[in-house]
Amino acid sequence: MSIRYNAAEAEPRWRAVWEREQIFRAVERPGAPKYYVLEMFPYPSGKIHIGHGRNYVMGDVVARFKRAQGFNVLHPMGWDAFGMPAENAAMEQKSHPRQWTEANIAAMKEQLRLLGLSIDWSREIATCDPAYYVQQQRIFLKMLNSGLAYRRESSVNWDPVDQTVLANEQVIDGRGWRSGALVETRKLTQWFLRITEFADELLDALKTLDRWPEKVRVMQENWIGRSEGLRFQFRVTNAPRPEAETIDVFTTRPDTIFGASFCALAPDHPVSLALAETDAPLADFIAECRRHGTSEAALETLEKKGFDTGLRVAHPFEEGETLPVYVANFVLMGYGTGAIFGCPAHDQRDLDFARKYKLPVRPVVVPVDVLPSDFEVADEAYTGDGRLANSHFLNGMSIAEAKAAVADRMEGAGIGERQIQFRLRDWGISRQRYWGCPIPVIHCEACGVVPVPEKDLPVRLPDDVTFDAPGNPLDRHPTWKNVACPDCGKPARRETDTMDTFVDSSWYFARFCSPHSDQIVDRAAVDYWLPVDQYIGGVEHAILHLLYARFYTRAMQRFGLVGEAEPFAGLFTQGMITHETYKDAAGHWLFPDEVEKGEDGKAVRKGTDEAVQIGPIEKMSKSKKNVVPPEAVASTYGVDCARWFMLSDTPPERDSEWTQAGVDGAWRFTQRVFRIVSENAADLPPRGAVGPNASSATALELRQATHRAIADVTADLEGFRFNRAVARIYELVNVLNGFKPAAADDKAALREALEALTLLIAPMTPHLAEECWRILGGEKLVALAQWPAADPELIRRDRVTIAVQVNGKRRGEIEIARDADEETVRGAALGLEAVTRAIGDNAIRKVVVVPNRIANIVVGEAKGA
RNA sequence: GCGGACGUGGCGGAACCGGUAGACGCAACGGACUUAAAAUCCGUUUCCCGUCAGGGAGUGAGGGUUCGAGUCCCUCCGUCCGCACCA
Repeated sequence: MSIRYNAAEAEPRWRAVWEREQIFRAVERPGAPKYYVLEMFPYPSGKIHIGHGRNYVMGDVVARFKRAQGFNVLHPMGWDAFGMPAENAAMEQKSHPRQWTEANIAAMKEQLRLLGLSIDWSREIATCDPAYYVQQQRIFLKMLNSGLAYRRESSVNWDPVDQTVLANEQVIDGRGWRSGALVETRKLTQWFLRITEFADELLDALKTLDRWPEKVRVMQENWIGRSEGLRFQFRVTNAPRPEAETIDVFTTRPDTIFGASFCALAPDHPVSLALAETDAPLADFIAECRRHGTSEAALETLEKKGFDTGLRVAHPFEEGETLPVYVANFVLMGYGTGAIFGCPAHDQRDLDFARKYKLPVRPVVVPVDVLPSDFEVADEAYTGDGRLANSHFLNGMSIAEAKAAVADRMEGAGIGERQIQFRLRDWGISRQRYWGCPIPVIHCEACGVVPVPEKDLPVRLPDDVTFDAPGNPLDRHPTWKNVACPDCGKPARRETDTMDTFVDSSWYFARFCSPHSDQIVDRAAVDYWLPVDQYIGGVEHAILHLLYARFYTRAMQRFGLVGEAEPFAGLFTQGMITHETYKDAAGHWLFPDEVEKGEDGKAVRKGTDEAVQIGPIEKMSKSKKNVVPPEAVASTYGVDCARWFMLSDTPPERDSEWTQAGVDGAWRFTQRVFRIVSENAADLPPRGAVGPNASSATALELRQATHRAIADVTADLEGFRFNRAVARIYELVNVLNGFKPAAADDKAALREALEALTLLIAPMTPHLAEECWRILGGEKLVALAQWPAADPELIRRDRVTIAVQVNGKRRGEIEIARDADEETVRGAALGLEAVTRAIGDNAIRKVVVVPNRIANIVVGEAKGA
């Protein structure tokens, strides 16, 4: 009869023990090496599915591994609890955002506990808790005082029917997602945080983040987008009104000035707007541009369109030459000056535009090996290197020389200056929504913007709000909105915008260090724990969240709140879990557990013969119902099985598909480990009684396998290669499976191997490991046990197998002493029959020997030929 | 459109620094055990030709560098992520 591991019984039992012993509670121990592991905290959207779990399981493996290595580990969890879904639920289900959110948090917390995560729950925080957001309001006020927070006008997507601002994702084909109304661009006065003040620093410090993925650093670098260029002024020759007498442009290619054939203004450029006042067709064109929303992707994929304003500007160097001025839909007001000059020959966008409006295309940069007279630009702009041509005083110069020459002249003439421009814009944080952190200011007609005094903090969200009317409930809340001015006492009104939820997540990692402090943070605690040693989350946050957090940490450093400028020393971006999708005949999505698959791979609705269509494999999401709840796996297979499966096979940074076959495989593994341990346990020498010895060949082999596994798994966990660690453990288990102890030495070696196996799986399948540890007679808990060390003597291999190639093609292999000299390898290689056959009559030209790796015999044509 | 990544057997993937491609898992097939099934154990499994021996091809496509390329370079194709009010 086989021995079964009853996960459903064992797992809750061990979780109760961990909880009772409070072994995951983090306490600052000055002098002890610390390790702060953090997964990006979840938005409490409802129930979690197994797809959310991967992130936390990876973090938990790191936390448990580092704890075993002797680090004082901080592994906290909290809730990114403000955001739009709570308000959408309020509108659709008549639930209050707070109740909806709190219920979700309670449900999700239970689910996370089920996963067996080694989290210090005493540090739990929720961003919608006034105890959290009061500190966030304090930080905001510090920013306001220091000039890092300010107000200005900016454009938003406006839904005229719902009377609300729309997120870019809520604008679908230019229409509001709920109302279907055509979206307008509207100007609102909004709060901004001056992230651009740190642009250079945020860029430079990327170099120091050597434990971040290269791709994330590159993305941030491009996002910040530092470029050196020239800002200069065009004089308008036929200005109809005073505000249109000059046009300022910014360019990174001043060298191409003689190839300029037009100027283009952003639709909301002040000159465009001024001209539109007396030009109805232009006003219509601008209105049309505004219907395309504010997203960069939408603007850039649009067909390039322009409107000729009739204005002409003088070319700065060509006497008498003028260029037309267009308003163009692809020019962004938010970048540079909101106006450009177009050089079609050397910029693809400008070229498309010029072809459409039949503007001249004059090449001014010519590749060095081409004659200027032969060089033409057809459908593709030339952006490569070359020499200047058709450019008067620039002719013959390199691009760099020409850029400098133009800049010098413009600066000399007082019409331009060199400028460093960033793509990065200041961060607009105003949201016209209820469920967010209130911005703690009061607007007074007499005193202006007045910060809410410290004694009145926090500005709490009122609970008595309704969502039955369009717009922001705070804006129509009479008693909350209307207050006395703290300065002059006259009637004033509260700021009704709330903060972007990205603000909430920009400093929570610091709050976790002292989650119950009545200060923003406790300086001693942040000094001990920060930076986060390992941060784990999805790549989708590679730019915004991580950049905002880096900015906030710098701001907090400026205020003396923290000592570090960089919040995350190590970053890992994990992939999503995917699953097949299913639809019934009517086209409705089905949950995987509503579907049954037959032998032929065809699917039917469970318990019926109704055909189910199997759709593509996609990211697990509630909307497509391709989700698996953790409870379902836990109750039948155990969460360790789910954890093991999530770590197996697929590299952690890649998307991984959840399949029943994979779960079955993981389940077999957990059973197998348990069986090997329990079948052998009784027959082993007592723990610690006999030191492992290697006098028998079988014992030595097992010990070598054990120690290689220890070394490899340690390196793989260290390097975030969980799938490889899993493979190495399978290898050890395969060895153990066939191992029949004979001599006493074998049994001691077997004990060593089983204990090592238990310790190695402990970070990944912690409940199973506790059970095995108990069976093996281990003291205390495996969660508190020390990580095993590999003995270098047992890892070394004395003989190596090296491949022998003839002209790069493998013809055989030789087994030879490690580090054998070249002559020996050469002799052995040439002695192989297959090798001599492959050489045949050819002359040996050279033999390449790479020690312990390969021998390659290079042969030429036949001897004497 | 711009920016970033990825592409290896039937499937997920491994391959450290340019050095035996396919570790490990899944699936499939064959066998053992069993009254039978499940579970378990043993074996085979990149493809093509071949009974074997052996030979040939092969890491999205095409080219290049090298004694040697999955790995480096160029061009192309495909898939995925981000683009500032989703989190």
